[in-house]
Amino acid sequence: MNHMKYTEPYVPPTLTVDAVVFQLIDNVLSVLLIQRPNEPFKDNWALPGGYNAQGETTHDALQRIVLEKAGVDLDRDLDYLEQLYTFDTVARDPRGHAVSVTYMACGKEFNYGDGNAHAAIFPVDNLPDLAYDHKDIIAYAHDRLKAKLTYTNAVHAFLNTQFTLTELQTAYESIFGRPFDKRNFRKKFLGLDLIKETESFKREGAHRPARLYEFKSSTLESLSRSFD
Amino acid sequence: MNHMKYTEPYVPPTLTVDAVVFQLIDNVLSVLLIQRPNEPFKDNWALPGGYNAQGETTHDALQRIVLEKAGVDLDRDLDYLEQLYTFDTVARDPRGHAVSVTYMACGKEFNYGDGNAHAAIFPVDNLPDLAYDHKDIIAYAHDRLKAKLTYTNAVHAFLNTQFTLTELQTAYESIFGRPFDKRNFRKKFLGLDLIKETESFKREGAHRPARLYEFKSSTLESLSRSFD
DNA sequence: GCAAAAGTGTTTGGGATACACCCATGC
DNA sequence: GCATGGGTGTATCCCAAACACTTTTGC
Repeated sequence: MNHMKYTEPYVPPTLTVDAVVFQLIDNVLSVLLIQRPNEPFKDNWALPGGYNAQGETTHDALQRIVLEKAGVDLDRDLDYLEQLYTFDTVARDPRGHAVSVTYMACGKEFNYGDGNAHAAIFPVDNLPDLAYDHKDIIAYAHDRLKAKLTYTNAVHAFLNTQFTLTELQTAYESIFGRPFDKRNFRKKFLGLDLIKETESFKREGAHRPARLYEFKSSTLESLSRSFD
Repeated sequence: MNHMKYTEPYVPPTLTVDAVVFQLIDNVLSVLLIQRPNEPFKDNWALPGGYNAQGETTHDALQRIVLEKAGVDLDRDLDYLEQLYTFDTVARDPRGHAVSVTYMACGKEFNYGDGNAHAAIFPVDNLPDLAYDHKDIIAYAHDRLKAKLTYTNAVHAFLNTQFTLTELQTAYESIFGRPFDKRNFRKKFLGLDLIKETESFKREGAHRPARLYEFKSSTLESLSRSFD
């Protein structure tokens, strides 16, 4: 246990925010990273993140920093944002004690890396070496994402407005890293009353066209029955 | 959105920690509060909490502060500690921007309010007016606690080493605020393989003695099947 | 016609729910 | 013997899991 000295003036730790931004790329769950331009961990890959100033909420700081460092506009381009956990071990930043409030965000195709930002997207299962404890943070986010998909309609964030049932199933399979039975998956998901048929079909390739579906609601909802 | 001025020196927000400490008192879910000795919110009831200094983890700060302000030793007297959420709205503290990392802890009978601490325990359903956004924090903690009881063996924290099935069921009922069917509850809980019979009985009052049970493991575990 | 993905039903087992009576004790 | 809480079993329903063939299209 640590003893605070009341006789000294109060000095707070540095406060930072970090974002785990997920996207499906060719059905592979992937994470947005930046290459650090400065020490510490210069040239290493890291989550987009930075300092949270006084008077700024963590959400505002995140929005500002992710736009600046990775060229991604969280509010405009991403569909789902959730606070994850606050990492606070004293040694996690070699420059001194920094407490990081972490967030998870999910999106479909979005632009990134405008201008001079060194941003890239890596598959979750094939990450480069990462700065700080960012590998742990991504693992934590991935677990939380799986949990969210089992009891909410959060997949919505990964799909186009209209999508086929195969695309939906593939999204689940990519995120969970395991296959689902096609008939059972469809029966269960349709039974949840979250999506509705459209009159459109997706035609591509030499095979039967696939019916397109839409979510009935685009806001986050909890499911009556959970998924696994 | 907030624009950070890079030309000015970086000033972090104040960092605080707050604890929601739960206990069952006569089968009523209750929470530990202190009466604030100073402004702001002087004499109001509030969660035990305080400043987190540089070089101190939030866990260490919480341990120190809860002992000091409420006379409760988290590490020694409480069974379960979990980080909840980080509250960061700029206006939550009238003195200036303070970001609070909140925790939930659970225990059985513990001592509190040693010395000059103005601590007391209030039923969750009958709280006094609370300082800051502490009412929201308690509501958040209560929701999380219910979720935890459905998929982990966290009830453990509220019970004596040996307990009757009725005590176990009553704990669930108190926390969820609704009754459970006695036969189904027993069937389900025994089927989870978390607890074992002892050879002891609890005898009290003019009725059949109740068999005492123990948890097989005292560490937190996830359940194979969930509870509701 | 053939390759490729879309689409579709049934059976089986297990857990969830609903429900009512006997048991052991103290007084 | 009676009041009090402890303890027990069965029937029904619904969901989960396993499993294979037909349909529609482009070429």
